[in-house]
Amino acid sequence: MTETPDSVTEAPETPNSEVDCLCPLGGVMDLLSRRYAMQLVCVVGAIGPARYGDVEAAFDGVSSSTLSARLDELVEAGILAREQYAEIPPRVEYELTDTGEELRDHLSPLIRWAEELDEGTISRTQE
Amino acid sequence: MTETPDSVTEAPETPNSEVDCLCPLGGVMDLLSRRYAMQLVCVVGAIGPARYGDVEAAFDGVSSSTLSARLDELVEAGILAREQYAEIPPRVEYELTDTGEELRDHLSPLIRWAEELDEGTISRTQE
DNA sequence: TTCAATACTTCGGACTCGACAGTATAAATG
DNA sequence: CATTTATACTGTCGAGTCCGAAGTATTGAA
Repeated sequence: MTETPDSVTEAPETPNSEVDCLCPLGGVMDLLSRRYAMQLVCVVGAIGPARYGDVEAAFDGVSSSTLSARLDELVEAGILAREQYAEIPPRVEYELTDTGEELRDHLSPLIRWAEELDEGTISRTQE
Repeated sequence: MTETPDSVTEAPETPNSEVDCLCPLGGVMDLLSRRYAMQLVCVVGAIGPARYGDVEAAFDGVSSSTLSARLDELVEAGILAREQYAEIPPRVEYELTDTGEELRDHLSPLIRWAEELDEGTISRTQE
């Protein structure tokens, strides 16, 4: 299985009965566990309707192939909406769906916390 | 660069000045973007002091090499604490550090939201 | 005619992951 | 005494994923 989220229909069926509130293995969490996925939701949410080039520039260092793949997956999952305009040169805009907005609301506190933690961590080679 | 979080010292230096609250690319978010990382924080938090075997059983399908790597990274990042007892057979217990607890607090709403979303998504093969 | 602009693909190689077998130790079992 | 059992991993190899760079398509501008 190549994990392309064509259909998000992988019920984990409670892998173990000892723990109840562990995270689902298939589905949205798997999507979000891929590189730049969470950041992408943040960026698109922050920019508003964001063009592909804007997103690429915001990241500064992501390969276009990976970015493209991530974008597709997020659209497929119903988190991002893609609107393409019939112009030359082409124009495509991404923005959060309602579901995407919800996700961003849940993601924001995590992001802010991570930023603060990273700032405080100067060098941690020694324990 | 192989991204091993030996030292979390990759300052992104504000990749783009147009967006301010986008997510950091290096650091904790990168660690959490790896497979099972977020789930691992949840599981260890739920079980309490968790032995390696408990964690492995809770996931039901993770390879031991990957699980081991993730565990090491999380320990290295100061999110998990590892305690090893000099017994035979060996016993090792993992639990969340204070930082790890904070992370779990920020992760929980996301997880719950994801679970609900996955439940509602029956089949989405058609757009 | 060539260049510019945009939103991606395609490609080869590097990196990461999964499955499975193996390691070390000592107590319990036969 | 030899074998099994239990735990927490590590090693290996093939498959899957990600990266950087170059290429594609289109049409107006120079």
